[in-house]
Amino acid sequence: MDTNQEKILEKAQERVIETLARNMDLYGITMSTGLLYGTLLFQDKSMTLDEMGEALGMSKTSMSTGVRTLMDLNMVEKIWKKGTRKDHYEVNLDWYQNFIDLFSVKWRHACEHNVHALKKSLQELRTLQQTEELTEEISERVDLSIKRIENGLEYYLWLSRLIDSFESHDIFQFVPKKENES
Amino acid sequence: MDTNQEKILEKAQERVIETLARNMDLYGITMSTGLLYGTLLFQDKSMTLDEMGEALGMSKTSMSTGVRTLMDLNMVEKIWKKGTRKDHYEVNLDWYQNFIDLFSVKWRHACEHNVHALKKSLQELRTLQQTEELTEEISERVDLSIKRIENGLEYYLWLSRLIDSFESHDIFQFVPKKENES
DNA sequence: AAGTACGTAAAGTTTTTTCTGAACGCTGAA
DNA sequence: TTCAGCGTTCAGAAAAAACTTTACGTACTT
Repeated sequence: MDTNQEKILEKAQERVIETLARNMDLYGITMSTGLLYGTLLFQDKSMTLDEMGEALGMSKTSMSTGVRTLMDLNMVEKIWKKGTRKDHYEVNLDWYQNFIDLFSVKWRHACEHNVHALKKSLQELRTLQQTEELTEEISERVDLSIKRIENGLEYYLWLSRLIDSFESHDIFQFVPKKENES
Repeated sequence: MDTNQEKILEKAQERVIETLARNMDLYGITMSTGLLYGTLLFQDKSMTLDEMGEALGMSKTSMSTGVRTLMDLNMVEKIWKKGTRKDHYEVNLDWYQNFIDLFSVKWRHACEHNVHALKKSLQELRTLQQTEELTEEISERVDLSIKRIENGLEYYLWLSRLIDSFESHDIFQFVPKKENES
């Protein structure tokens, strides 16, 4: 039964697609966009926006925004096809790199913002602590705040180094891509 | 000016609180819950739900759910105070551990789900491939799907090992907590 | 046992996000 | 130049999430 075989195949694909999509909120990706990614994943050809809309039963507009989200994370690439005016897209199959790009894009960004705010406030508080005569009560609160901020700063500097090790791929020295590899 | 000093202090705190909160969507944490975390961070005493609601100008119910979210991620702990019937909460100050717990709770969970789905579909497809007579067209699609799934599986097993290295704290051998530490 | 204080569940409201359909601008073809 | 096909912007509709109010169950107090 040809149809039966196809059903098995598609069911197997759909399970994967749906599961992956459901867990992609960790990447800040919405479920529908996750489904789009999954759909592209099992395509041996690149897809156009119309084909995606067809496959998911959604509007072309949604496909456009979804595909852009995925491109921002380097999970999908635009492909040049001569002879057609439509844009073609296909998945970037290097999941390791996807993971790394995610961290680069999102976590690095947050990390920098946080470090900046922490440093700025830390400096203000240190100045306050040194230049002004503080009541004991205020002084204690300032001290505590400084301690908390220094504590957080230390962590974010660590996180930054961790992200460095992802970006440089040094992490693979520590956690190799394949388990039993020399 | 006592009031002026307090203003400087509070502004410094608020900058940190707001920045941290804003970037906590990476942890799957809503901004208000992030603000709650930040508020607790600069408290040298534990807080009750009522105090939190007071501090943030929000309902006690919201504080209840917010604090639960933070507890699920081990970012906040419930403290026993004798003499009062109210629950008291305070932040867990070990940010490294917070980060690790986040990965344990969320990423590990997603990882396991995905591995499970990938393995199940992989097995189905391998069975299909071996036991049935397939048309060439179907056979190719099955082969491609298997390749994609194996590829993803390899990545998730790596991710799983990465998370292991967080949970076991081995990661700190590779990326030390403090930069210039022997 | 009755009353009070507390945390949380449930239902409803408001706000935010996601999705769609229409309209626009651009590019290549006739 | 005009027209058709494409991706995207924009405004509005639908769906989801966050927040609040009300109500409930439990545990301590009297």
